[in-house]
Amino acid sequence: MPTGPAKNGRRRPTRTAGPAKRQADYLSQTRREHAHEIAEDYVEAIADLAAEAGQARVVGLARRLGVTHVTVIRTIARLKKAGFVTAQPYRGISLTDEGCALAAMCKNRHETVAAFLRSLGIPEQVAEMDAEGIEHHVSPETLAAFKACLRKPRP
Amino acid sequence: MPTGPAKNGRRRPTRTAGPAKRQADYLSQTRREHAHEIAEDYVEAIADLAAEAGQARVVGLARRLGVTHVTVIRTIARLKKAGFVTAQPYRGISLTDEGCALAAMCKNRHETVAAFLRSLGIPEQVAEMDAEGIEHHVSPETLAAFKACLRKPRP
DNA sequence: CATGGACGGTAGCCATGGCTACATTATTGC
DNA sequence: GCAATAATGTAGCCATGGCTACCGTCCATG
Ligand SMILES: [Mn+2]
Ligand SMILES: [Mn+2]
Ligand SMILES: [Mn+2]
Ligand SMILES: [Mn+2]
Repeated sequence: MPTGPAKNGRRRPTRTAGPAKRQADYLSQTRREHAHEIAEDYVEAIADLAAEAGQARVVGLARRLGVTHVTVIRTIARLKKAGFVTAQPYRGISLTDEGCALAAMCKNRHETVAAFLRSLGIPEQVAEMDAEGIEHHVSPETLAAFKACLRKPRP
Repeated sequence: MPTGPAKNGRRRPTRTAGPAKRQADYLSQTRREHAHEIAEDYVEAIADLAAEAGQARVVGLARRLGVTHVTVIRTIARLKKAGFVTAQPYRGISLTDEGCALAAMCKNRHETVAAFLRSLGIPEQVAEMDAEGIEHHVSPETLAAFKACLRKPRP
């Protein structure tokens, strides 16, 4: 029932401007992180496949990412434009230096997050699942804190 | 240089099928979580505004979420269809019972994640920032582990 | 009680990231 | 060598979630 025409003369002058603005910044930042998320998961998968099979190819990526090959092809085109990968039609996909660096960072961060969760007693599979989403929203500060916790485990 | 026609006869028979499938499942699940993410942030914001100002209105949500009022209106339409809110044109936005329950869950989870990060020594603002993204990817198991850590802090 | 300015809504644009259906190219097994 | 098959690519659909530009409502205040 709190719905209806604005009661009480002059709706509050939005004195919530401060906190609201801060929250808006946080959410905007999270949205920016999401835009990066796909790139991160792709370069990580490409690096893995290159290590495992010598070469990353479209179907391999599709299988590993749980999407169709069409989605992979279109995403690769964007990653190419963004400078993370190189690829020619009907050839394998390779990481640029930038892509390689990103993959290394992501791999390290992913493993740290997963290890940290496991250290809290989370079962392997659940930790891996959560890490897949959490990793993209972990700041350097938080990552450092996770690493610190892993170095000195509690008794 | 690992690019070129598939070398070595018969490309590996994709014996990576097991692990790849598992990874694909994790990533698919993360994508599903993302689809829910907006709904979660919206109902949380609506509950906050209702508590603060007596009523959640479009501009208030827009300011708090860091998007334009147009985006809010369209998203609210989807949330309405999904059964989380009720709203009539030019009136405030209210949560359904389901939306209210979701908001309560999200608020609790958000606060737990933020408090956990702060307990690791992460500065207030950074913790709040990270929590805004992490919260949506925390399983019940992990949430419980965070709460357990908060109950018995280390010396 | 009229109206200006804040609020709410519509139209239509764009990018992203899914998909199916169909076409083309490479590789391989015969 | 060649046909079958697997891999890759294209066309075109949809939903989501942003946006600007413009138009309609409402109500607090003069
Ligand atoms: Mn991930
Ligand atoms: Mn959030
Ligand atoms: Mn939140
Ligand atoms: Mn996310």
